[in-house]
Amino acid sequence: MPSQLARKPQNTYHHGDLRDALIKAALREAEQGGAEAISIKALAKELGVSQPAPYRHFADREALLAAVTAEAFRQFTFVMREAMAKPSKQSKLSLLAQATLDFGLRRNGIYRLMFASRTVSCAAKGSELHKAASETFALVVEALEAPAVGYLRERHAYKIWAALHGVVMLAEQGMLTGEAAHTTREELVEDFVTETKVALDAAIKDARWRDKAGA
Amino acid sequence: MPSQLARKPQNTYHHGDLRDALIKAALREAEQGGAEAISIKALAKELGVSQPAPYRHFADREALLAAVTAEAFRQFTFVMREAMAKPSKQSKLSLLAQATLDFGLRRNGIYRLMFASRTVSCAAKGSELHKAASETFALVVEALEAPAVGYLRERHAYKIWAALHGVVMLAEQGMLTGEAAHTTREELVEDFVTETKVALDAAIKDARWRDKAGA
DNA sequence: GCTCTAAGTTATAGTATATTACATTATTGC
DNA sequence: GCAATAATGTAATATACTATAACTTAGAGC
Repeated sequence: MPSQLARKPQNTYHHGDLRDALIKAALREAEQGGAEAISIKALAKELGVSQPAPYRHFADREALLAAVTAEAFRQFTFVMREAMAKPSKQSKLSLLAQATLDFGLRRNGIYRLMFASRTVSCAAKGSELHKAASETFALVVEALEAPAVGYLRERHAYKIWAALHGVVMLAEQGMLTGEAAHTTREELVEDFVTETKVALDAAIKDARWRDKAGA
Repeated sequence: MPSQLARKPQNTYHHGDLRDALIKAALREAEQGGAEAISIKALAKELGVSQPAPYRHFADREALLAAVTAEAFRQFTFVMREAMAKPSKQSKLSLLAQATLDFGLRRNGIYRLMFASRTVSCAAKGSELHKAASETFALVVEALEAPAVGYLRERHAYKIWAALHGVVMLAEQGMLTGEAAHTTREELVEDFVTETKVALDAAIKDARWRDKAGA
């Protein structure tokens, strides 16, 4: 038994790790219904504590949402990292892209929490949430597998990142399903992946050529 | 005086056009805070009617949100059409793209209502909301100013549409502001516009060439 | 003019957030 | 060890929002 379990209290007055349990349970709720599905009262009941108990750990609902969103980013980063690490014929970027699409659709409630709410933009710069979101983006940059030439890498990371979010959005809206689609989500995503790579390679070559010419 | 005003009742018992007033007022509220900012109770108070009065016009909150979102799509379509109609050196697609970015950031609450909530995906196929959303997309296809060759136009409309949404999303999250950005939103958008045009032109030429070769 | 219906009203139930005052356990300094 | 204190829980309560039920009013059609 790990030592952290040994310290778990047997009495029922103190939960032991209510803060963490709240985040986990809230994430489960949000999976389907998004932020709206998270109810402090319902969570308290589920975990067997009184309604005001959660307020010992979070100032208000917004604070809980921020913590849940941060955890969501960490899980998302983990899933992407796993997908990228898997040995495959496909490029890292392609694996990341398909993983993002999959996550965005399968766990859309959580995805919306991360990318379609104002929680992130309201987060302070040094906050836990801000850090978690930044790490996720860093992974996108990494997936490009390109050398750092000026800000070309970051710029193209923004582009593929934006494009992926857009595809998830449209797919979730039902614009890329049924007979009317004419294009699968996966095709769109692969298109963007290929274009991004071509454009970034070209931009880097161009920059180096100009560098030489200038020197 | 237009006749519609002449029929407006002087007494206070009947509002006159509560349904429409609710939608307009709700849209105003949503402008900043999104769907969460829409409260039936608050709207009723603002319009000087009792709390249950709105339920004479909308089955529940979801129904109101659907109507508001449909109206949002119509306004959005109108704004885009205006932007595209303006005589300019820029292409229609560029004008539409910049208008979308502007709308998405300036009226972000409404934008999220349209593209980042589950309201649309839950809408029935023949519904008012579904129709309004479809017309918006039709305008994107139109903005490409390209002949219909297979579904190439639609496919590229999806792509630019997805990309634009992604840029709005990232920008709203604060990823494209401040010193760390290295790339302005407008630059990203113009990149996507240019790439879309080039890719669509190429795809159409390619398709026609293949057509000739096959004939 | 009478009736029927659309669109209001008051009253009320149910659920959620959040605060206050109080209770219990855990920890820490001595 | 033990008292002071911090951390974490509870009960009671105020406030806000959704939604329904039963009743009321105004205007339209016959």
